Amino acid sequence: MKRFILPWSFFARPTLRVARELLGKYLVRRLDGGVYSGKIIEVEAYKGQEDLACHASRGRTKRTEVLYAKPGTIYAHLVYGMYWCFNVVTDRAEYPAAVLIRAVVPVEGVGLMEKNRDKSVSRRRAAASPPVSHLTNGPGKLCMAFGITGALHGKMLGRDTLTIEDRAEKISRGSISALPRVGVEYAKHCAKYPLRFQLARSL
DNA sequence: AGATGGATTTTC
DNA sequence: AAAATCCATCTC
Repeated sequence: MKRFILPWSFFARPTLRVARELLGKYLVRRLDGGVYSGKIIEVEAYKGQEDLACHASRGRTKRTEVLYAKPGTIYAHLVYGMYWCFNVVTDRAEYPAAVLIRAVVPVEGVGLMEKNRDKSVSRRRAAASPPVSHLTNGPGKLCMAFGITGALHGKMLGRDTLTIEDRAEKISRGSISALPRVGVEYAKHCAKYPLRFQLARSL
């Protein structure tokens, strides 16, 4: 199969375009000698200080500094005190924008993902492992499964840690749905923008 | 439906 | 210093 790692320049383009084109690409994680991969099926775009749902809407702070970094930089943040969310910085340096990876379909390393999920905070008292279809179908879940934490925050995507690959799968325009983003009701009018993109019939 | 749990940000 | 908020997930 033909595959190549997305170059830095892929992310150095308008955020909405990057978001849409990330659908159908493969998130590839290398950790402790293991390889994990998954097909990206849902993303959200966060764009600029005027986007009230973007962390940078409150200005440039210690936490949001990374959003102003070079495209292709990893922005990892904690939500609800428990879960990591993985974003890739887009557009150009000094302009705060990123794409949040919300869901992938597990491909390689499923056994490792299950192990990582069982170790995670919220599963300490769990009775059973979730089915494969629920392993990485949320932003916090995929970070648990892929072992993505704040340790990657601020680093560039890289071959030996975390990359996104193009495996030459054709995604037709008609298979992409645009929906409002999740959990951003506080963002007033911005909450209605259809900045969440997902591959139809893949959830 | 209710509990979780910590960093960031805002308010006093 | 304290309170409010938050791009979610889990069990029941």
